[in-house]
Amino acid sequence: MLRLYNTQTRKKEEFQTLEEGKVRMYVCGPTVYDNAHVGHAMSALVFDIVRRYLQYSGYDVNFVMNFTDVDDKIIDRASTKGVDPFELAEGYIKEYKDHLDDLNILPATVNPRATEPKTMKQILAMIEGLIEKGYAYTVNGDAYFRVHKDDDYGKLSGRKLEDMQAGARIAVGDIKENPSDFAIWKNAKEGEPAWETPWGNGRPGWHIECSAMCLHELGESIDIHGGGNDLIFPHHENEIAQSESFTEKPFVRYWMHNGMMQLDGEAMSKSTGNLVTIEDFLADHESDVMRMLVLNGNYRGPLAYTDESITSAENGLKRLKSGFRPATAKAAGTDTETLTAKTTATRDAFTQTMDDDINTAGALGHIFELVRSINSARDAGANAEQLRDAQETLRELTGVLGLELSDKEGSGGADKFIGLLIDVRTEVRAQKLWALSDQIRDKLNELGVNIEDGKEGTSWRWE
RNA sequence: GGCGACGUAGCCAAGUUGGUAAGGCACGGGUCUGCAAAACCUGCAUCACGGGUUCGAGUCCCGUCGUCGCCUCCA
Repeated sequence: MLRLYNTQTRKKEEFQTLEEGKVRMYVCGPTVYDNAHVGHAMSALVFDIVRRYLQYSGYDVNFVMNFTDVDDKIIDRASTKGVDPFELAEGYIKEYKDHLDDLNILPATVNPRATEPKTMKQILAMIEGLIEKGYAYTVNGDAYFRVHKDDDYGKLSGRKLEDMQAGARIAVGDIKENPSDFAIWKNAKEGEPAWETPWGNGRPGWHIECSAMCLHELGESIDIHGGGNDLIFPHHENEIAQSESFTEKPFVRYWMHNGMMQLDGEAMSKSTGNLVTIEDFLADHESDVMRMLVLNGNYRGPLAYTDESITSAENGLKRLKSGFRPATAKAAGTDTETLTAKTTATRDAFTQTMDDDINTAGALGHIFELVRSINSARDAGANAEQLRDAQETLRELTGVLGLELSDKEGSGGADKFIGLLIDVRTEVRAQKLWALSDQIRDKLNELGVNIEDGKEGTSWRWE
């Protein structure tokens, strides 16, 4: 039985879907005004893992991740660069999707955008409905949500309206009825992207578009809504306020929030420039490394991005891959009762651990134990057939976590030539010309080829 | 100031309803090897601190110190 930590109740709760066997899941995607950084990757990976595990558990998952493709920052950035805001957004969306693909993140069922006609229509319908019910009002072409009208405002973040009043800013000449009220529609200035409405031409506020896309794609009530924990307030709080005031139905059953990735002890942030882009990361590391980093921690807690944690993740991956090495050439077979038992135990433990709020670090621990059992059995002489079930299980479980664990490959037809070098080196070793054979080994190693001299001859692989 | 999360070995980190601490990285010893690498075997913590509840607490309660996030755009 899967249990998930619900931000709203601050407790782990049994997971029950609205509709038998089906999960409606919405994750807040990025505002596309700049290159994405590894913090975005962390969030995307966390929810990809959740999604994969739900599917593994037998659920049919309708996974929606949006793109915010119109907002103040996009407009500012486009104006600074002298380009069209829509083209700017389009470019970053394409880049982001490529990154997700590179990171082996399953594509969303649908990626709605704020500016799509279907979304805009929904947004307008919501704003009109909210105005009609008295939850919103218009001023000078803007529309604001009347926070005081919503009795349970603050239930997600645990804030009280009175407490927030003290810190809320009241801009000079603020036209809002109350400082806490937030914009659901912004009047467009000259030359800015705008859509036509009865109260003025403009663009949607940040919060309303998510509510609208969620409603349009998944319905009035959904099972899981996810995002970074920096979105809890005000973004998700406001989404709840708008959605529930409009539909009068409970908006989300389980709120899931991932922790922030830390660089130099601080959260990465576009505004402070404290970040590493996904592009830079992938230029130096294979995508599994990023995923491993995430899997080794708790999705809700902060994740340190350091040279040491990256190295640790890389070495851990090598170890996982070692489990897939084939049986030795002259494997005579051995008693595999222990391995069989370990395989079954690992499968059970994996599910049980993941069921406890997607405990990936714990699940990884079980997988590593299976790896050791496989390697141990291989060393003891287990043949390919005897290793098969355990290795298939290893492949399956690491696959649920989204790890690819693929062998590295050399370029072109290099393998043949390396094979030739190995043969030559074998001759050299037979003649006990150690200095020369070591030189060949070292030089190949520098080229990324790892050589191992074993009992049954020399083997090699790309690393 | 308000709300929240957290503090387990050198580092990352797990720890369902309390019963004497998974796993990974790094490090030491050993097997194997011409040497090495890999793999395997093996060694390495009493859980921030101080109280309390209990037969018994990392695991519940109170306090202290510390770290981080949010309260303005942010995954």
